[in-house]
Amino acid sequence: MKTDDSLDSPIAAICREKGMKLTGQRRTIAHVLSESDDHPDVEELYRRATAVDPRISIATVYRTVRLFEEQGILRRRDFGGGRARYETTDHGDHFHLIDVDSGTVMEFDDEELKALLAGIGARMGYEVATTRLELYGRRKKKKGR
Amino acid sequence: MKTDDSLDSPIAAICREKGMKLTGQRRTIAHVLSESDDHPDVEELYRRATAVDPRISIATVYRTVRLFEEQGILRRRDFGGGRARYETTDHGDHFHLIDVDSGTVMEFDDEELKALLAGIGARMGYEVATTRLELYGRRKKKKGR
DNA sequence: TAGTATATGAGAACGATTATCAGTTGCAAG
DNA sequence: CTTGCAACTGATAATCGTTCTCATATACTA
Ligand SMILES: [Zn+2]
Ligand SMILES: [Zn+2]
Ligand SMILES: [Zn+2]
Ligand SMILES: [Zn+2]
Repeated sequence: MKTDDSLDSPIAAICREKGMKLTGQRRTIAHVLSESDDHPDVEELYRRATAVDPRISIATVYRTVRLFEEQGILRRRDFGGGRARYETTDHGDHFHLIDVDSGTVMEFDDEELKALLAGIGARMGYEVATTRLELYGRRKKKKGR
Repeated sequence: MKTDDSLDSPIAAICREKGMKLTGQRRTIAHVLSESDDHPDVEELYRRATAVDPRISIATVYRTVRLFEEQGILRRRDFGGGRARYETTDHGDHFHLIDVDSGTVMEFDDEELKALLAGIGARMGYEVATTRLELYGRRKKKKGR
């Protein structure tokens, strides 16, 4: 496998730091992930990766996203529809609002919300470890005047 | 199929009102659901139903929960783990807190939380139709004193 | 009680994901 | 630079929850 330096990426650097073997396929998938700012599923990642290098099988994409998730590089999301979606963890902690008509996924964050959720958990005697929160809605019509 | 009146239930009554054919299997599943106050998956419902009447196949349980969901009798939940969980809609609108150690599912509700979520959606230009919210946490140790 | 539309049981089919395994490759040591 | 081997990959089978198929059975109406 030729080594194409143009495929280097922040995620590839993390792989090296962690001592993970950096194969051509892994470098390409890391590159694709590094320049993605959305929430692709495995099929979509497969499409983007094979567009760069067709010598990648879907099995390897599945293996790689699992590996990257275990290594804390990727976060797995489930917005319904039966397929896992992925985003890099460096996007930070946030929630999602999904437009039910278009499927568009938007991100938001809110400190008051986080505090409220932690407080509810605490009141029930729990330390909240993970929150899964998605809002599904439709675009509001402009209010007439 | 013999008609066992002891299996009548509020959900069976709803079926009758809606003009749905009330088969023996459906009556049994409705009975089991009416007296369940947890979040069983299809396997568990199948166990509970066949304990009452073994002449029920898992296919019919799948069909029935789907039908009941379409009819607004059941609400489908997904707490991870890959299998759908069900609860009757008459439990009302609420959220869930899952004990990650035991798997126990607890329910909670909070008006301030609902208002905050609706406000966040509105600020983003959306009318929130559905909210999916689950807290995953571990029991807090009692604070020493 | 008979007729018909609908439901059921058993198992095949499905779709996303994981496992298997023979062949390939990154990488480190010589 | 070669070599050696553990780790990786591609192709495809297996898995798992769920839905579909179809021949048979049943509830409800008249
Ligand atoms: Zn690119
Ligand atoms: Zn996101
Ligand atoms: Zn009972
Ligand atoms: Zn509930």
